[in-house]
Amino acid sequence: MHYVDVILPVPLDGTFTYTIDDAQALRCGVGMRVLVPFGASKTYAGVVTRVHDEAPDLPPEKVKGVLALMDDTPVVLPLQLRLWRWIADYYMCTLGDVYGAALPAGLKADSQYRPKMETCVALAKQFASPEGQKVALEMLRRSSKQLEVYQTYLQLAAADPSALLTREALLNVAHATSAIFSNLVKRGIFTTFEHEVGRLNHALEPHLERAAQLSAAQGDAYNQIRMQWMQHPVVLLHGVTSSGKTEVYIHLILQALAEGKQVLYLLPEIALTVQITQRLQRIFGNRLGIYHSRYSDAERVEIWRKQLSADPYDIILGARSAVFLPFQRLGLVIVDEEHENSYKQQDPAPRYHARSAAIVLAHMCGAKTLLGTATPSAESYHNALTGKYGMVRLTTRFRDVQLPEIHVVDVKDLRHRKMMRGPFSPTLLAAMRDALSAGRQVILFQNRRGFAPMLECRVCGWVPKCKNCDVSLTFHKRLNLLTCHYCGATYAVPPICPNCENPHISGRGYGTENIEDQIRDIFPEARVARMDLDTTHTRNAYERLITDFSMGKTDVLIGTQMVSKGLDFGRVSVVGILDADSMLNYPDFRAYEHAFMMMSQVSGRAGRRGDRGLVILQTRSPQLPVVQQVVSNDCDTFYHDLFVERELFHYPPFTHLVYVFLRHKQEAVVEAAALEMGALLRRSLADRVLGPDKPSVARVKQLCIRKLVIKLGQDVDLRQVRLFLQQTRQQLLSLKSYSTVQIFFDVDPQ
DNA sequence: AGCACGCCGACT
DNA sequence: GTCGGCGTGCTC
Repeated sequence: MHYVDVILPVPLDGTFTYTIDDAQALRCGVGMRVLVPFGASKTYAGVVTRVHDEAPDLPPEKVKGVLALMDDTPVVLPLQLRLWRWIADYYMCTLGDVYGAALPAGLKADSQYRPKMETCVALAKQFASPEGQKVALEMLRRSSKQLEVYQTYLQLAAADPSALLTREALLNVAHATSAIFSNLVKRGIFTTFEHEVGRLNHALEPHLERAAQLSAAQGDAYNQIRMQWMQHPVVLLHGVTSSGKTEVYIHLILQALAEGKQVLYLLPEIALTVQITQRLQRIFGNRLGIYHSRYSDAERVEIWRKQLSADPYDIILGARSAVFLPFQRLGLVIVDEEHENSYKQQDPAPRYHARSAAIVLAHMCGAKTLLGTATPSAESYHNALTGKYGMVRLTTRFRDVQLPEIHVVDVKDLRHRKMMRGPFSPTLLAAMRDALSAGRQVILFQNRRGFAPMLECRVCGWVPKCKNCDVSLTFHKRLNLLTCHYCGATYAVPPICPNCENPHISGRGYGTENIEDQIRDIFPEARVARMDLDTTHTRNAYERLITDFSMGKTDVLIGTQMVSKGLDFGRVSVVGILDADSMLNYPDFRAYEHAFMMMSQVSGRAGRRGDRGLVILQTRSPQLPVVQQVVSNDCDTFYHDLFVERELFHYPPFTHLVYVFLRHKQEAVVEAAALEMGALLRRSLADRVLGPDKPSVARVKQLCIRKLVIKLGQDVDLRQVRLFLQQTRQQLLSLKSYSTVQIFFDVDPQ
């Protein structure tokens, strides 16, 4: 008897074994998909990890059979399966979770992939001859619209007899509707047939544009990177904002291509704009494939299949999930904006970090990795300082644009002296006025969307809260709704306080909506746009906001952290950071790191050739060293201070963190389970276990949450700890009272 | 995670 | 007498 072990897209440990008949076993191989029954009524596409003759340790009647073989060549390559296993093991999730994230939905479904079809037009045989055409003309004598379509068809067919003519194209040229066309089909003059077309863009020729020459500084960086790669498989490129890192990447890509290698170029989802994709497309043409969530699933399936084919893209530009694409001869991995925490997948498992996964992938392929950023993550910077990674610095801005001047404004003092105009200091308003009258642009950064982060009854202090989550609701003025930013629930705005029946409910704090309104008031002539999650919901809205701003159709761009993400704008002379404290006071050990990065990144948007940009940084704590380090762009001191503190308090990069989350509907159950989990963990890990604690948002989507923190230093074997954690989880779940508690791990949390 | 089985409350 | 609530257990 033959068997296959398969991975199924379910959050269950291990693989499942099915029987397979002799003929199928002969054709079946690792990485192919098989259709299998699962449970009472489900069928899934399972990925084969092994074909063998060993009966599983189960009563034989429990072993079901494979329903069908879905592929005749592997869809997942052996190397990728190795990466899947690494992720499942390191991030403590199931292989099924990884499978779920790795394959585009079109390859996971039990339905077969459907190619994209076009309806094409042909003349019916009997009307193809000259006599037939006369008959057709006679038939259409009284139907002018149909005659027009018919004659257009003849013209187009005569112009290019070998080309297929689609119905859509014909109707477009003839300015006709499909009703007219269907009459022609009904009368037997035209016939239609379906033609398969690819979804990929083949239109661009390669090498449409030559790569720009590198500047002296860029050329040095390029050479240094290649030198460092001889000793270190991973090199960190620490280049100030606007130093032209992309240009260096382009030359490294060209080099890799010349060596016949493939390249993976990762960017955070949000930074994958038309700006960068078009720039690379102009140089690499149809050798470049783009892979991210704004592409339809069918497109992603086609890219996946193309990468398996004999003619794959040489370069993949993609977001996080592009690390899962099949590569046949990967030689270079670039992780741009490597500090971005969106590389770490947060909620559904697998909670993996794409930077780490990319490094592991590169290692498996014998490829080199380049991490690029203006503000390195603590982890990468530490790895570079300790010699684990190579490091190359690029300290001059491209075309000698100066770094901006950063002016710190003490909001506390100004508020005291009643000089603040809402969230704006006089300094900021004056700088904006100057910039706008000089025809320059302004970016305002406020890391809260909506109008007001919370509403409050001015009489009794009542605050509207979400009924599913333990958070106050954000007021959205445009929608006139209160929304929960955790579960998405919306509520009507109460006309009176439900607690004291007073009508005096007002907003506290400023969101981007509110900032937008006030700026429109203060600068009525300025063209203002807002960029946050609410204004970028559709596929095009985000691109349009960026294009309008970069083309100068907008004067003031107000936004959340989105405005800091690697965008190049030429005419920005003022950047306002409205409320640095919201970042500095964030309840997380990474608050300063994030604040430093975010402020440095957004500041980097200011300035252009021959014109030094100005950043107005508003804060209540101007004396904080972090603020001073942002001002002087003093990375080294910032990281030095950060590392002293992190080492002292046993935080990354000096220890590994694992968070253990427990979730349950009932507070009492999750509380007891968390205490029990803590006790079990401490048996082996002792004081490396902290908590359990209530996280700052202790209930989300009706589930109460508890969190344990585990700090693992150099003295422990991480493999063993992971095993122990999994066992402890199983142990707790096997207790009847805790069997419905959700327990999961977040390894290297962001 | 789904999904079925199974054992107790409010309806025709 | 049934419909349906979600607790419990299983999935090759």
